[in-house]
Amino acid sequence: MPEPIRPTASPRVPLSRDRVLRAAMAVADEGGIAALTIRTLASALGVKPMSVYYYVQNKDEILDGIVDLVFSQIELPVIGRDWQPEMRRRAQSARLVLNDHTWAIALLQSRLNPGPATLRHHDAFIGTLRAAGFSVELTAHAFALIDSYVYGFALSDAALPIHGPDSVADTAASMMASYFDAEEYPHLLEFTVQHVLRPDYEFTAEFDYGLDLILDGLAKSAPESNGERR
Amino acid sequence: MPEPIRPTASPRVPLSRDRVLRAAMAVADEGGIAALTIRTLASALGVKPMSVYYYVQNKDEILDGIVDLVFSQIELPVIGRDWQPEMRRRAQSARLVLNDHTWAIALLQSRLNPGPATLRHHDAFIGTLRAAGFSVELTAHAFALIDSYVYGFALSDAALPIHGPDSVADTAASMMASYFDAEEYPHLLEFTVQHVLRPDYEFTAEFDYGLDLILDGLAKSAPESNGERR
DNA sequence: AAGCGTACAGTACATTGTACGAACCGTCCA
DNA sequence: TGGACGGTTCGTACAATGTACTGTACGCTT
Repeated sequence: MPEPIRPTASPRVPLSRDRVLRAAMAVADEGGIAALTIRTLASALGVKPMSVYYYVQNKDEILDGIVDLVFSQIELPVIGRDWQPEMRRRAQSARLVLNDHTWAIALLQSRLNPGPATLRHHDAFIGTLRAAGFSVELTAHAFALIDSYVYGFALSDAALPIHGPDSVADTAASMMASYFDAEEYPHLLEFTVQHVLRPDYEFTAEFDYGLDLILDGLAKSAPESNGERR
Repeated sequence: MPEPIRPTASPRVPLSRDRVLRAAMAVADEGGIAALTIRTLASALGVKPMSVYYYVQNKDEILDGIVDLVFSQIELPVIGRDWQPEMRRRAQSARLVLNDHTWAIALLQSRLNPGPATLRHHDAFIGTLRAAGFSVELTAHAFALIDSYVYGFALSDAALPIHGPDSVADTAASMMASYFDAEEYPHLLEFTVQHVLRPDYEFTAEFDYGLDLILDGLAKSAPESNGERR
């Protein structure tokens, strides 16, 4: 008889919706969102494809689920504390998390069903500003502005062809070779040579500049920061 | 014999790479990026699936192509003019264009091969700031900041479940019904009721607030705006 | 022991991208 | 006139994917 092999004494932890989602996230982290198929997911879990459908209605639910998992990793701002450092901390955390799971950025757009972690996140964000005395209107402004910047930065960052250890210079040089031959893009060329090709260039360092500018700008419209309202 | 039907005397304009890309864009506009398959595209062009492969290598090349088509629709800033109005105009144009082709936002991330329109766009952007006396470093800051905001805003906007004529109130109400039962998200609830549910609420109106804040912030570090440097 | 619900697996099918080669069709030389 | 040729389009086929439908093993209650 074919004995049911127990590989290295694993206690055969049973499947669960949570395990399915975590495995899905791991697969996407490893090979990108395109690598996340029901079959790869099932094999990562050590089961057959159709078994995951016992815990999930369809693949869309998996995508919704892992987006919410990503949100759950973002540090929440603490309601009641000074809004500016809290906003900065959560923005930086969000950037780091989205950097670790770049596939999530594109999903943000298509997934319209926020999960509990996403709602908690938004609630803390809004709550922090309201507790700091922001009006509803100003809170709306800040929400749209900060979130757009954070998501957009993560999007731009992920879209840069300079990730992994392949030298930036290589990439840029090949770009130049293919596109800049006719010097049709003089300013882009100058910019690339004088800035992007610098050995210490790091796009992510740009993040803080914009974040500070935005928070400073909001501070001018914000109430006094020492907790007193009106 | 089966006569070859010529539908309404069309002069049988021949296929071309350009027609393929334009048709692909039209299909994506109509049914979303998921509706863009080789078969739907071919049928929109009135040919058989494999015929489009004479003009493109593979589907990825189509995706790269339509992203570049989108960029070609964005109004370019004019190098030499006052940077601030030019930046504002191109940012607003970009927002409108991305709003008309929301599928392009997610593609921005995955498409790493910029086309000529994209490069022209970046060149004009950088050139406008450099001509206004911006240093390379400040140009880099402005580029990252403005582009992140524009893309991020388009992303956030597209992610809102309030598009089409379905009333905002309906959507928000159903959200509340499903999520806010236990009043687990009090601030989000208050925000939704007091702001999002307002009949005249328009998320897109938030765009100008953030854009102005960003441009104002940059202006403080920019050289004098009357074209004189140093 | 009988029955049953939970958790997984097997099989099958429609849809997708695309490789490969054949078929069409106008143009040019004989 | 005819035949060769090269550029364009099509037919067929296959592997990968999501998932519907059905089957089955195993623990628990009665």
